[in-house]
Amino acid sequence: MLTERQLLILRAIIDDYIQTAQPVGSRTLSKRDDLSFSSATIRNDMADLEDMGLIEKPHTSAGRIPSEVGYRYYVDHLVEKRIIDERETFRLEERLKESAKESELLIRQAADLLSDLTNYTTVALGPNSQMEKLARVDFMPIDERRGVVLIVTDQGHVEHRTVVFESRVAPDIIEETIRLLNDRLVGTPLGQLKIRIGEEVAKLQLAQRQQYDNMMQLIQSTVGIQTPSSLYLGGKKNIFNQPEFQTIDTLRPFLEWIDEQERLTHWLESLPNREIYVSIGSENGIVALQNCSVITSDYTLDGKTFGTIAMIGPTRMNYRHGVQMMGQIIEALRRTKLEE
Amino acid sequence: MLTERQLLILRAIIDDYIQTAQPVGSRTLSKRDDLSFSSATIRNDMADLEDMGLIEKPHTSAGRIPSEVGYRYYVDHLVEKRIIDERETFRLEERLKESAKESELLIRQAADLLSDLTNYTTVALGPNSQMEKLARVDFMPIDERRGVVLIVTDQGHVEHRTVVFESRVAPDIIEETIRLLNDRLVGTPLGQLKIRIGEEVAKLQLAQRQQYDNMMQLIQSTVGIQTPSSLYLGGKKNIFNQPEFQTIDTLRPFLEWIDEQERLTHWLESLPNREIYVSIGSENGIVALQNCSVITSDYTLDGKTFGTIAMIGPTRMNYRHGVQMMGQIIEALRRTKLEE
DNA sequence: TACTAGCACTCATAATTAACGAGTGCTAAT
DNA sequence: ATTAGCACTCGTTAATTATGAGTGCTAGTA
Repeated sequence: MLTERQLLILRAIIDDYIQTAQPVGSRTLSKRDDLSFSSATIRNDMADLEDMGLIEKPHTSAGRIPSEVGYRYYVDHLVEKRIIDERETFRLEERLKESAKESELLIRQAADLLSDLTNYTTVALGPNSQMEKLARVDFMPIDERRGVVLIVTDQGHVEHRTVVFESRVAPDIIEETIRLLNDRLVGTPLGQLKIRIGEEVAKLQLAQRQQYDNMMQLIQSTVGIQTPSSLYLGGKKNIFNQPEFQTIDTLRPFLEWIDEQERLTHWLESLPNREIYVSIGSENGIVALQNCSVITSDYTLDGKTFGTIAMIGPTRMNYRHGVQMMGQIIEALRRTKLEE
Repeated sequence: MLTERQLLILRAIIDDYIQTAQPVGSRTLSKRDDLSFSSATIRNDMADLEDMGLIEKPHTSAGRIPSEVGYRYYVDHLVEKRIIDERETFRLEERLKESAKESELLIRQAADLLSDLTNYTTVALGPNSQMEKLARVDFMPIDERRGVVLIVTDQGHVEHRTVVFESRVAPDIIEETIRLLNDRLVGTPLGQLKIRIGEEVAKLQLAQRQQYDNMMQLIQSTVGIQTPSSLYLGGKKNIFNQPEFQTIDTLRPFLEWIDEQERLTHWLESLPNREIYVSIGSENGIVALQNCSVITSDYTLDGKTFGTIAMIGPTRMNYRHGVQMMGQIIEALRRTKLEE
């Protein structure tokens, strides 16, 4: 159990260290207005805090820095989540509205806003389109041997793909195939189209059909349509300003990791569904991020669950500000409606 | 005028420096098999080369390093362009074929191959779709108030966009508008759609029409379709292995510059149209790339002019290998046909 | 004349040492 | 329970010294 004063000291150490990135000494602390004790008294308490594992010293004659356990305590006990500053939220809403025409834009804007607000790097992931259901398939001929397949999802997303046939295709064959696809696949989540069509085709014994090759080509093209995951990175260059990332050895793993879109997407998707979650230092289990903390949150848009947004900074990040800004932005997003 | 031996020495210095990134001394050179002169003799020639501005010394007691003028001489006189190794080119063709289904993929693959081959960073730009001409506009309804506009270009590119109308739209109004767009805009380069439609709409005096708002909405959506420039970056992390980019001060400008897609695209587009062009050090005029050299080339695909590809490395780059690999890849691309 | 051996000189780099000072832990006094 | 005082630690910085790779120049040789 921490005494009142120890709590004050812990808090002061972390606040100070967050700002300066330098170990904090007892004398520095005793000069603060909110700590009217002598440096010796503070030293005693610091020794206790160190015994409890909340702070540590880089070496004998340096001040103390918070340990991961210390940050954890700080975040759990001393950071208030969900304090909404109405004026600020309103301002964010206004900025978001400018981009409310397309969800892509909105995601970018949210990520950019959050990184501007905090000076950390942000990653935002849009809705997982693999879960959206097929609402409609259509086809539009370009010339005798080419055309465009279109798919529309229940969320109103559209994707297309050009198909090139081996030979000339009769319009009625195309029409029939499209009808078939609509009959059999509407309502199927995009992620399962390929599996689903296997079953259906097997049932139908299409092999006997005229123009089997062309039909199959059309079908394969349709189920092979890629829905790009809408991932957006904001404020990547902020990392260059962090004192703990001033050497190649620390910078390189971070940059290489963040540039790997695929992995980043999987990571975001694998995060537990929560409102605002803080992962401190090595807690995240990613080697490249062992000196980083991450604040993540799922967000909703116009009430509907939409995606995930994350903020990545050094372990010595400003948790209070970060958590608050994250709260603001997801609240602003919640209140924003897509224009459609 | 350079003597035979001075040429040999210049070449040896550059070859050596390219490999080691260390200033080259006279004794080191005299130990080479192809330079059977005493170090003193070499020193004399080095002094001459320095007077001519081809090499320089970082400080009195170091060896020599090539100057930008020296590299220029080397590239212009000692690097053979267009030496095609048929077997290697064939191998590249094979690898490219795997991705010949879509031009996007092909561009990625070409950039990746080139960066794997050279260990430098590559940037590839696809065709400038602003120059492609509109071949066709079409519309597909989703529900009463929404639908998808499609445009097809003369190169077979397809783009789409969702349109949301203010109110219910009669199918014949849509049909008419689409017909109008096709009549008036087919053949117009995508980059000029907006200007063009202004003129046409003015002529037509649509204002009197029923459902004017919805028609305009459809028209605006169509001409507002963005054609994403297909830019692809390969081997970005190669830069981390270059000894001249081991400090934040050199690394940061490079990474910040390369991450700015927009600027990168403009830069590539602004390059002079040539087959293989080498820009050495500060020649490129870009501050962030003042210590980089760039090998650029336009490339053709299946005979048609297609885009630009660039290779970026430190000024101390392996020009011979770089130029040769660039030659191979554009030759391989020239021989590749898109599957359509 | 063209080349080479030899030598004094230069200067970045690495290693060593010394001075500094921020910070600590402990003890004794209040 | 708190604080003043003091000896001690140890990372950082500056100053000093060696080291050696490389140079330019001169004088000698083929």
